[in-house]
Amino acid sequence: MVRKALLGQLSDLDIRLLRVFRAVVECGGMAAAELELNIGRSTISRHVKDLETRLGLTLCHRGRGGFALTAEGQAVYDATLRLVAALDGFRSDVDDLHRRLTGTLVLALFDKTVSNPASHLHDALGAFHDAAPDAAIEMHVHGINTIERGVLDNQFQVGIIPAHRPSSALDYLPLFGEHMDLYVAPGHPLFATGESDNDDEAIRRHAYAGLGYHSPNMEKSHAMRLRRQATAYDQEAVAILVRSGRYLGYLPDHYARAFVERGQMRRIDNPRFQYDVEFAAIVRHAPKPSRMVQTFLDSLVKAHPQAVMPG
Amino acid sequence: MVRKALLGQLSDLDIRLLRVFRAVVECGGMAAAELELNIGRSTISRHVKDLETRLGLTLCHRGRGGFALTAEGQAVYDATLRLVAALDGFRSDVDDLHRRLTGTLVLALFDKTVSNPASHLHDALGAFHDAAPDAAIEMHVHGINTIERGVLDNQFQVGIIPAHRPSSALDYLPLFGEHMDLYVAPGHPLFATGESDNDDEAIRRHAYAGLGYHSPNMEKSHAMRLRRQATAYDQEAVAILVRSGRYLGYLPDHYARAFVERGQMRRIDNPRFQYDVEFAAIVRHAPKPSRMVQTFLDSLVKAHPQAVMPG
DNA sequence: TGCTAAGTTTCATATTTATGAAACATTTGA
DNA sequence: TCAAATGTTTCATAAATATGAAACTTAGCA
Repeated sequence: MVRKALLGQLSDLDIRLLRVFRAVVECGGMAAAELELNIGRSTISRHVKDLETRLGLTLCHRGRGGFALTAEGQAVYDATLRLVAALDGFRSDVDDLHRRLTGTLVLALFDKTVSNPASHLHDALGAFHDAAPDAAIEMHVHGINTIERGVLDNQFQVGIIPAHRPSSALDYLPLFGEHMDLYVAPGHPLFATGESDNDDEAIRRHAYAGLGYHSPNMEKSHAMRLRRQATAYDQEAVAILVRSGRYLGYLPDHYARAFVERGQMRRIDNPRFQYDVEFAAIVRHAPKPSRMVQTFLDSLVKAHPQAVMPG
Repeated sequence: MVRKALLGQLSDLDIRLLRVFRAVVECGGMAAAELELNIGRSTISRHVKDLETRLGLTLCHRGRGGFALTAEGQAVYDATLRLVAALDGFRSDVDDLHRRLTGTLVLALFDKTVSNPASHLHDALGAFHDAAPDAAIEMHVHGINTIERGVLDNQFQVGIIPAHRPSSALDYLPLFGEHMDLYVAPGHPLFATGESDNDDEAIRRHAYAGLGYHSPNMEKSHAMRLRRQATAYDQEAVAILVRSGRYLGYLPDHYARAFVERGQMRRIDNPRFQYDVEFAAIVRHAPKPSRMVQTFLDSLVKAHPQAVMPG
């Protein structure tokens, strides 16, 4: 039976075709997929056609009239996502093997910490290098959720994030603090004068730009009932939104200082609207960190003597 | 970085190498894997070598001295099993799509039912064909566990098995009965005379050949405290064991009749040791069967009017 | 010590796959 | 109605992959 013979060939060679198909679906057509895949439309067309032949299914209707998945195409697309996830899982497993073998420290940290005077991360890395000169270091910058997920998934061995809602699957190591204040920029009604800084209701009246994921930023803005009208997923984006003169927003003092010195931002001097963040290193609770990772954690602690060890 | 470039290529082409590697591991070396893979040892050697190069890992030690996985090799082997399972899952999904699309009835049944006069399965299939002439039929014969698992996994749409321990994930449709008796063959001490058939202890004194998986056979033999000294996984194997003249064993009367008529077996005439089995069609509880499958189930019911519908 | 078994490496060949160019088909929108 | 956009098919070429044969290496066993 021809179908079975063709299906028998599936999986060793057709994954590339499946990846092409997935790109076509996600781009909504072959023309757009050309940019994504960086191969010609005729090649893409042939790959999708070949995949249809191999699977014995019509996956989509496409042409000048537009692109639409068939019901079978949708099912194959869904199955492809699961398969690609498994492939990524395999790759991740092998990556992890390598890290364990080659002694690579994989670190993910939150953005905009380099300018924080309380952060001695650079000292910790220096000490770690002295302790383990042969170890390689891989450093990533991501948002809080990505870092947490990545630590849990073994993509990162250590994460450094502003501590917020804790998870029992993670261990936290407090490191340094960060002071957060509300800022405004020229063009904002509150910029010109400081008289209303102490007027809580006046502050609440204005549009606020805040982070769109769970974080100390979100917690505080909810607590202070600030009216979020712009959502950002990066502090750089918050800074840009503040700079627009239409929003107030929280920024770390050390980060905002450069803007203040240039007259590009002004701090809202109201102690009720300020908050402090504690940055912590996170590792998976189980399995316990390797010796190399523990060496780095020790370096972190030594570099931040003021931090309070948790109970 | 070379490693990343190579790893980037992983998964579209290397799966065949991973399959080869898996076969080598499971065969305990390349020589034995030749038979399994049906390719030459030099090709196998090169594939494993290529895989090691691509992954940047030494997977095994092999040669005249023997075969042994490294720790990394074991991890890659484990990861490969997960990957292959995902590939099989994909294929299974596509297969299921096909069945839904082409109107294929996929049926799995227990062996040795064709000779049972109470079974009107052939009539049901005829009626089904009349009702759905374009539907294709795929028929499998397996043991009870395989059928149950296959129905749950969507490999089979309908299973027909002797009902035993029920599962809430399955719906049961009683169809027909089967009478089971103990049999012995020439050469067995109980074959020559029937006087001791009614002597329960005499029967228990003899070695018994029974099925090695949960089934009415296992339930009854446990209840009657028969001493199982040979384990089979198919009734044909039980028949062979009985024919050896060393064991008594349960067989369906309709199946054993041919042997009895040839003087090759004798029934143990003891009502306490007899039992009846009820065959039932099983389908997954959810999702509900398709119209085509329901059509077949209706045909089954019409073909077995004596069966009792469950409460 | 020498033979055998298991595995490695190189060479040559065949097959498969990928790709862009060019020409064509269909549908939509101006 | 015609041009443009999207996709299809064929051709020619290049690259990648798979394979067995042959020669070689290493280790174990008689």
